[in-house]
Amino acid sequence: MKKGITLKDIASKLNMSISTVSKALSGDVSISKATKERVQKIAGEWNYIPNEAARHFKLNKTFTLGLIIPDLLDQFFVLAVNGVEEVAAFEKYNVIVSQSHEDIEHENQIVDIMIRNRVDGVIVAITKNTDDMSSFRKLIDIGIPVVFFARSPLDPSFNYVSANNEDGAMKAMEFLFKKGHKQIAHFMGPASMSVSQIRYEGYVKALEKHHVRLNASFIKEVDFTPASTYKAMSSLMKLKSPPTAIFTFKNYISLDVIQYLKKYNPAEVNTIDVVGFGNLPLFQYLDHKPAASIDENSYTMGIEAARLLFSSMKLETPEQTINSQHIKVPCKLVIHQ
Amino acid sequence: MKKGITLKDIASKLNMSISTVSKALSGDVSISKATKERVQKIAGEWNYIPNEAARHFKLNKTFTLGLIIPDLLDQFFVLAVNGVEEVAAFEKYNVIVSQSHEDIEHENQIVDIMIRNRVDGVIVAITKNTDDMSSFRKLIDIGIPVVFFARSPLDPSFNYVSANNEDGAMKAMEFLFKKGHKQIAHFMGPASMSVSQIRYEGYVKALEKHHVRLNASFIKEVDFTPASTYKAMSSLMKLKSPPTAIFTFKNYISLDVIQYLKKYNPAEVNTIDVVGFGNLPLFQYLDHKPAASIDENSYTMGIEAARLLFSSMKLETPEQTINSQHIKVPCKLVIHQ
DNA sequence: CTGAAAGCGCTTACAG
DNA sequence: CTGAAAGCGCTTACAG
Repeated sequence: MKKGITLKDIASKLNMSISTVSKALSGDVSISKATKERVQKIAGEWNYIPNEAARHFKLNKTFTLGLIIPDLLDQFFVLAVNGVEEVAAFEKYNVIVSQSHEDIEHENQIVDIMIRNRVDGVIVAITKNTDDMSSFRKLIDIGIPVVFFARSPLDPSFNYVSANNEDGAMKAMEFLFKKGHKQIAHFMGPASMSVSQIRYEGYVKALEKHHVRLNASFIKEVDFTPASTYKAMSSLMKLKSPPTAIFTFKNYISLDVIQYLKKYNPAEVNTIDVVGFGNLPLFQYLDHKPAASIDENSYTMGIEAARLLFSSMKLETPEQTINSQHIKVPCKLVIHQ
Repeated sequence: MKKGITLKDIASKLNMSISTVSKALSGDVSISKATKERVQKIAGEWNYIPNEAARHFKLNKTFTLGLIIPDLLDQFFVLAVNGVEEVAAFEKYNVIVSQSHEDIEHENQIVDIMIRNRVDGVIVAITKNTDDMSSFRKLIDIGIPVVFFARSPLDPSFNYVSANNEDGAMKAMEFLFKKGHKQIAHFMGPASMSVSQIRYEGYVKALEKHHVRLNASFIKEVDFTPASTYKAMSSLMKLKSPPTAIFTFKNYISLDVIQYLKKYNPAEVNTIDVVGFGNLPLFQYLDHKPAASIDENSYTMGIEAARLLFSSMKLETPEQTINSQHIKVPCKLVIHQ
């Protein structure tokens, strides 16, 4: 980096003090119109670019949000990133996005880097294995507000924005019941994630509502890898009376279910209905789609998460943050074909 | 932000100077082992976290790269982001990723923000419409090195990393010729992009090599929207003798071509072979895939771009950067099914 | 091996 | 309406 033009350079050129130049450029009311114009003219001609690094240091504020997500290859998270960036841009904030790649250690490292860089706030979708919340607790202790989204932590003392998962699960089930299904399996996400539990509860509630007995062999926990889904499918299809429909934790699992059927039970691929969370753009290209998706509105979740973060950043005293906020974004049933 | 522990706090606790504490923590050889241990002990107990914002300011270096890409929803770019992050992490650098959303004005804004924040270097895949390079020229003038990737600028005085596009195009064509096609159409990208031209040249060269006359009505310029691809398809299929294969600028176009055929020419969907750039992960779920993909190794491109950037950042004098470097990453043909 | 001092570029409370 | 001064937390050349 070459040395750029500084306030001092402009000040000495115009025989003014640095303070006056600073105030003139920031539009301070105390500065005369004439002075402001002289300063702005030179600043423009000399192509003055303020050194934000110096401001950050002086103001003890970086105007930067940290955003931690598991994986950018999952478009669900990219939509949320877009929501966060939208709000941040409006507030003249920068966003640094980091991927944890579902790795706890890496997640901790990222938090550490964000503290060192003194971000003003953090938004995070935790990894599927995160159970120790101490690194996030540390952020809050230091005075950096944190908002969780999509994957809410078990501890309710944190702020979070999530989909209305129970309602979404019930919508999915309602859709399947309406299509006449009674034998509905559920592929739940890792039990370590609270979202998995909540979606499972929605499944159970829907069964109860329709007076269908819960069948334990219809419930499978998967870890998002095709292998685990294939294994679950294989044990399901071996049952005397296999399910006629499957409600999945998310539609990437649905895709693997459909792949499995295409390979091993091609006769069933058009009879077994699959519904899961996540309305992915790529569905438009598929011949065999999930029957429906529960759209979580991840863009909206990003927006809400950022708003919640800004509102807690604007609170003066940390005491006010004691009342944690939980925002639920409604889900929408999207029927395909 | 609460005030954190500073070097001064540690220094006064231990009755040392701030300089000694600073040097102890950075492992300076001049500091005695005993002192280092005492300092590290307190730093650990008090949970000292260095203020990077202060270092950035002091050192006039932010240890941060700016990465500008058109769109994170395109997984091609996400893979490149991962490559850049890999190298950056190794060099202990942060990366701030910003999306231009293919919008020139937004791209200029991002460059401006990156200058203000004094990033140490910038990697960019320009929008499909970028023709005015002055904002990037400005970066370089200020002393911030820039590396372009994927979409290389026309002006050869810039550093860039691109796929070996001509070779990739020829590989695609070679594959189609081997399958017996002679009537091969080309859907080229926006003429404003140099990559479009180069891939087109590969197409022409391959035709020449196989002594096939270029048929002007087989060449269509599209803008990546389904509408423009549909329009091109419709005029193609009206020809007396339509093509038996299509080489596309990229495989998102191929997907739209296949969608078009499924809708309007279902008989041809299995006879017309489509090949394009970009090996997308989602292909595994498709029943009707492109016949093959040209894999651009975008992850590798990200790696190479970051390496090139670091090497120019390490050059002392800007004069040394006058010799711009162009790196070509080989493409690979991937046959589907 | 340790420390005093300067300084990075900015903002702001205060004095005039 | 303008300016002098302090200070944000760190690093580093220099002196001892």
